[in-house]
Amino acid sequence: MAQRGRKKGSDGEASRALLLRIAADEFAEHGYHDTKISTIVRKANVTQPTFYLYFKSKEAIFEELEDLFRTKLAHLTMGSLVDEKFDDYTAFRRMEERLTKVLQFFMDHRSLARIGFCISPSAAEVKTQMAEHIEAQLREKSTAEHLYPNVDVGIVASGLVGMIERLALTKLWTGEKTAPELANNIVTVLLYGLQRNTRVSSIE
Amino acid sequence: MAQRGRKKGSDGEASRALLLRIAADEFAEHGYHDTKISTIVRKANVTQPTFYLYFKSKEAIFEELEDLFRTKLAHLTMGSLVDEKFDDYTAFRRMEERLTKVLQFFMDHRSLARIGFCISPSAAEVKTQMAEHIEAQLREKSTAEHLYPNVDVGIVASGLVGMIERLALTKLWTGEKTAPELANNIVTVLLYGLQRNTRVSSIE
Amino acid sequence: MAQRGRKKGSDGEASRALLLRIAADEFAEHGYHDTKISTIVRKANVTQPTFYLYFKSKEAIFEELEDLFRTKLAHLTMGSLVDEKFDDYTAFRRMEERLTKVLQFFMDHRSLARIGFCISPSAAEVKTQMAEHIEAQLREKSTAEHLYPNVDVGIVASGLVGMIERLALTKLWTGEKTAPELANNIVTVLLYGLQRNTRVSSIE
Amino acid sequence: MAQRGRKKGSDGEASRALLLRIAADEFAEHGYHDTKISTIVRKANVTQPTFYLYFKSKEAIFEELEDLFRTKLAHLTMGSLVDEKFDDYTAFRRMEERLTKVLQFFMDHRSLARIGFCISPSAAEVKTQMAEHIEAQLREKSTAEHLYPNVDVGIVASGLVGMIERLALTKLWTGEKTAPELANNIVTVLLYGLQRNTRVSSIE
DNA sequence: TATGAATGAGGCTTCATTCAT
DNA sequence: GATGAATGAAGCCTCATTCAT
Repeated sequence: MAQRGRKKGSDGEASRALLLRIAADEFAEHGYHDTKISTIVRKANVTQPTFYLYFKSKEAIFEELEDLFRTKLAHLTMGSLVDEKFDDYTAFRRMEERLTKVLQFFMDHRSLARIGFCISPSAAEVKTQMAEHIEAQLREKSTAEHLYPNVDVGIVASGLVGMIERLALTKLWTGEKTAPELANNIVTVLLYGLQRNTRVSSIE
Repeated sequence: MAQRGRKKGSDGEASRALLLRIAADEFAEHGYHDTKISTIVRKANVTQPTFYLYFKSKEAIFEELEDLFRTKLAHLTMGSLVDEKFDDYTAFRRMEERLTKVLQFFMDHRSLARIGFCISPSAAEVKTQMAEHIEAQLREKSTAEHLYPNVDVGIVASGLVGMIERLALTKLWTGEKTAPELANNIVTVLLYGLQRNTRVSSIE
Repeated sequence: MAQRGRKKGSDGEASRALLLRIAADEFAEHGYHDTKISTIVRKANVTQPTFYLYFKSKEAIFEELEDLFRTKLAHLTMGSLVDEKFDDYTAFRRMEERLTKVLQFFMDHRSLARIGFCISPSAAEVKTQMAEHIEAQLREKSTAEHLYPNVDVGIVASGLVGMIERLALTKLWTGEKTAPELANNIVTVLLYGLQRNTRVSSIE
Repeated sequence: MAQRGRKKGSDGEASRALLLRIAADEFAEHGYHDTKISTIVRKANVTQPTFYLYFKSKEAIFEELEDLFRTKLAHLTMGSLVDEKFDDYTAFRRMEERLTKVLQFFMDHRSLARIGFCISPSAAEVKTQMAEHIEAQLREKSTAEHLYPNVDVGIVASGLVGMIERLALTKLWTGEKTAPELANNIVTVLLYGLQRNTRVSSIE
């Protein structure tokens, strides 16, 4: 209401949103350099000056998309943290849930995710933070005491982020697998490893 | 003398090699678009036409670097296959060895690896092939019968490739970890999972 | 108002036309290779990117000029064919008329004609077609039965095209002769030859 | 003897001649601008500096070829003038002979002729001179008094040059007609015109 | 006589961006 | 809010030509 209640209706807000959406798709598909402003505006049926009415520059709109991704992702994480009531769940189940959420979010915001998680230079930082997040969780006392000691948690965390990215790219966005399937597989491997019969009764 | 019996030589071969090396570093650091021929030649202390004496175009030199990476990587893999005598080794140990080799190769040819494995559009294909390779190995009868049945081998293989990429980026090329360390950690997790006490005596 | 009902107009159409006209003159005078885009735009008082606003490339504008020439020439020929009512005229008189028209057209569109008839690689084809056209006319029954049998009509037709080109170059475009004068002379020679007393009264 | 009697025999003279011949063919086929020194030397199996050992520049070798053409053509014409004993021949028969010689010369020195008569900027001058030559002959008293007075001799001469060029291009160099055939046809038309039986009472 | 290696000069083209309306 | 027209800046590439051997 407050947000959208603009004066009339020649509707600059709509143009802006349209440009943003198209730009997201273009950046996601072609990368930063191979995305041309001229293409974006053509697909949006507006002219180039109109673009600059809403965005300061090509870089600016790209950054806006990065920020959008980061913001949404942050909300997601925060949301997760609130759910922290499930204490009866093991840490790994919680992780599976979070992973599902993240992957579902990637699925629901494909272009944004490709930009903010794969394409953008700032993706490096995002992924680093995500790895740190995961690492921190794995180090949490309640979790850590159950961990096999011979693995470097930092390596696992970072590797997990790599798995997420690659699986999004090759299994999720191709439609081959769903977010829950992927999350479950990832967590299962992380928990038990691949080797059959190695575990006895298991916790679970 | 040893090389090619040239008389003396202001040595074009050297210029070419120099350009190739500098280009590799530039592409690796800045990506394709932000790498300028003008920068490459300036760093090589030659003029632009000299560049075109040895390479047909910017795209051509990039492709040459891609190919170089692919060729070296292929040699590596082939070399590995020869070692296949170690039958007493479990498949996972062999995998650890291979992983070590690959990561060590990434370490020894950092720029090339960044180009061929991360930056280039063809990297997608390289990674897909690598994943297929891994998947095939995991499916090999001798290996497969030991596998925990609840995981999708395709997902694991693809995820593993993602881990490799990310760990190269964040741990290997930063100097934080060595190739054997990473390989060992990866394989260990894959084998046993993270959870302590889940395994009893274990195989090896 | 008359043109296209534009509001006002710094008028891109005009810029385009200007560039096209200047390009025609430049190509006509200096040929394809010695015509530089930089010269064209300087003479048109615009910058180089403006050129590319209206034409895809140097080659493209050249081809546009070629096409323009061919189109106009085709119209001319078609127009002539419509006039075919003059049955009382001898075929040679009709040919004189057509020749006059063609030469007048060359005169009115000097640069275009130089490009499309002399400079362009496609000029070869244009001239071949024109020769075939002429040859066909000479072979038309009504005409052919009056022809002196010892000459190869193909040679005459091709030679006639050569005469047209050369006379345009040396007599028409220099202002030395007019289109009708040239046409009349050409046809007269073709009809009667140079030798006096070979014909008696003749029409003329 | 004097000409070719160079000191030894690593045979620079041969290289020079080879380059000249290849250059002639290249220029003839592709024109001045689309002929690259690099192509010439490659076809001659020498290096670029070798080229500059024998020719000052691209322009210089082109001019040398122009000159070669002009010189040979001049010899031809001079030779013709010597034959001027045939007084019993009509002027037209003498013209046919000369034409044959010129066309035969064009045939024997195809590349040279294409360069000197069609491609080179100086071809304009050559053709002008040839036209003046022809015009002068046509104006010679003995000839002129037989001429039909209604035609402009300048036009005829210039047109004839155009015929020669075009017929060389389309009939001679294609192998469709021989030099004598062409010469005979040209002169016949020029003499009698195309119209059958015109010399008698005239037809129409 | 001949060459491997290198370059000065200059052309074409593209893009993000802005001005004036 | 929107546009038609235009541009500054910069990159890629090619060619004839020369240096040092």
